[in-house]
Amino acid sequence: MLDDRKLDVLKAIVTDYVSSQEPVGSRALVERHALNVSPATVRNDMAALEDEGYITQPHTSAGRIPTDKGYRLFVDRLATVKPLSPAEKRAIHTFMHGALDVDDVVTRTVRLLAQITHQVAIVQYPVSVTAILRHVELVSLTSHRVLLVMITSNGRVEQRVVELAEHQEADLAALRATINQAVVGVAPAVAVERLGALLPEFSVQNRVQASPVISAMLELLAADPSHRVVVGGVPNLTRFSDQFETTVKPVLEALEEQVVLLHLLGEATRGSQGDVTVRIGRENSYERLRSTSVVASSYGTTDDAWATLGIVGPTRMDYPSTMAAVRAVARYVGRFLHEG
Amino acid sequence: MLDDRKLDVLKAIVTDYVSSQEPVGSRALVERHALNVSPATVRNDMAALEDEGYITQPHTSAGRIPTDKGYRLFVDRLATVKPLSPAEKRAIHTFMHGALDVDDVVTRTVRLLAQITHQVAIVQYPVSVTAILRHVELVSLTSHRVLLVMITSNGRVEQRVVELAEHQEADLAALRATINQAVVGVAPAVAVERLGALLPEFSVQNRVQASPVISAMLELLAADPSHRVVVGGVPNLTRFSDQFETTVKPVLEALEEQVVLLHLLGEATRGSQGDVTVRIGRENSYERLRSTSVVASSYGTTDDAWATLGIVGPTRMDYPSTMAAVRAVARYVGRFLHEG
DNA sequence: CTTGGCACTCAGATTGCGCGAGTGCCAGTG
DNA sequence: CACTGGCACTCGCGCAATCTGAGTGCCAAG
Repeated sequence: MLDDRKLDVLKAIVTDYVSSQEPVGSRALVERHALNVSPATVRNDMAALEDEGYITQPHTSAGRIPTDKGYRLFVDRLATVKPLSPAEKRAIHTFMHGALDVDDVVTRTVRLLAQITHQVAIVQYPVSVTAILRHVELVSLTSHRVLLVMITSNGRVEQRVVELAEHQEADLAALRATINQAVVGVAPAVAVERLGALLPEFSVQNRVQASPVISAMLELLAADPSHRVVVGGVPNLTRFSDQFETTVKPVLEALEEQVVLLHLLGEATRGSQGDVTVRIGRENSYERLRSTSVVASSYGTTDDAWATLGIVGPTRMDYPSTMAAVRAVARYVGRFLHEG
Repeated sequence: MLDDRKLDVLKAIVTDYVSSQEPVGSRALVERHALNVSPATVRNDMAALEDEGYITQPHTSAGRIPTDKGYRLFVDRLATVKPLSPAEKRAIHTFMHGALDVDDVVTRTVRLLAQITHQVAIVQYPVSVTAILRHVELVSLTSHRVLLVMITSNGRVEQRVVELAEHQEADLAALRATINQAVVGVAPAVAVERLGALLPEFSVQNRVQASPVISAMLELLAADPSHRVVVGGVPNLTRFSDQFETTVKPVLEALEEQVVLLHLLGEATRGSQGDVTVRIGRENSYERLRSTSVVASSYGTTDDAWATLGIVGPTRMDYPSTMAAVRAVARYVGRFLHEG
């Protein structure tokens, strides 16, 4: 049904449309690409492509633009990987050089992604599969309040204020020692069990204080830090000030909702270990983003830190470059987290 | 020069223009406001107001719109406080109810502000003037890395990874004890001095490990946490999709730069203890935001937690409502932080 | 000082028109 | 049978001309 030339034509249409932002006609196509056929022939191919739903006409006397289905075919079978420019490679190194803790890495990554893709970047906090608890600290704030701090081996620090009955410094010290003895050196999942087993061991008197602290710890352990995302490069949206209603507005709304972002990233990378995934237009389940695309990738390794990152932009985007950039950043950050 | 009626006219112009978004003419003015004079009279007043620079004509045959100077006069002398609606008061309570730590308060505040002003909200992290150091923790990550955690009495936790020469757990314990003995219970400013005096006391051998830790602490203490800001309500910008170049784009760009935001807030609240401040158009030093206004207020008390919050929007905004909302939120959050 | 009247201005909407990019179809050709 | 040149047709877009009316400034009268 679709011979090689028709595919070439589709590829040419996508390429030209993405760079010019305007419907592309048969003559322009043969002029700018070495198709070695006449415009008339291209027109026949276009008619076929349109019948199959890969391209469409905005109005009768205009050129063609790709449909979501057209982009999909392009991404799946026609796009060739475009290597990163030296400048982009340099950017990756300069941006990430000297990053210390996880917060820093995430912040830098989101800026980096935004800069080289010229899109809105989203990075999910990595969750460390191999992390173990290093230390639990209890600090008295007032006579009725204690600050609970949990430190894990990958450099994450989680905190929570706990309301408590009147307590003495000595009580805290004992509680701290007991808890640390139980959970330091074990994985979060194991810590949950240990803590559950711990409570009955306290005397009734001490249990009044231990109980709220332990439930707070359980909550912190359950509250997966990878549920947090960071966003950057929002001003890149201004490049699409035409398409305000279809791109700028919906994306701004989506960015405000962490849940939506997590859903988008998760949906995009589901099932595709490690490689770049693209969701085009209506393929995104989030209604408002049906005229935008998400390019995402997981990063890190399954037995180490693992999370996803990606970008959001109009369906009309330069997929080869964007995919290459997302892949490169994901790999680099993955390695960086693993080694550093 | 400006009699009462001229001021009434200016007030009417500002009010109508803000609500209609269109230049307002003399006839519309007398119809919608009880000025008790004819359009011709109003025209004379308008001519005077224009001579003085309070209003201007976009083009010859159009109505008048206020200038920055006109808004300034309106805000200073003409605006009457518009009390919050019951719904808004309810919103304040529901949003803030149940907030626990500082992070949570800031996050909720920014959402709240965005919701009731319908503008982009900015909240600076509060810095506690009376805060004292509660605890310093050192946690071994690898043989060459240590996680430094500083906990202050107001519930803030600051962390930093420190690169270190090879170390033993015992070394760390000693170092931890020494540092805690020196700084726990004192204010950050005092801690800086104590730490400076501490270094010479270490043996040459121990100094290799103490030195990087102490400099990291000094950096953390110097890095004022109030330098962090949180932003929300960005989608509210979509209401101004006309004015894309003058409002949406510059604001998005400013939001990406924490430094700019801090500067804006600081500039706006400088010298005006506790009350709402308005900076209109060109009064803002940041070049790109010369056609937007900032409504800001400090919150908290000088001897307690203290910081600023505010909103950014087009100069053409409903100042009475916005100012009332910013003031109410600032006061509520201030009290909330104080009481706990 | 206020007001009604009046001439004047000019931005924005409306209309009409020609251009040209682009198409679909068809008959001719290798 | 695939490709091509030719041709008639469509129709969005840009441009100029026109019209409308909101709004103004000024003036003379109350």
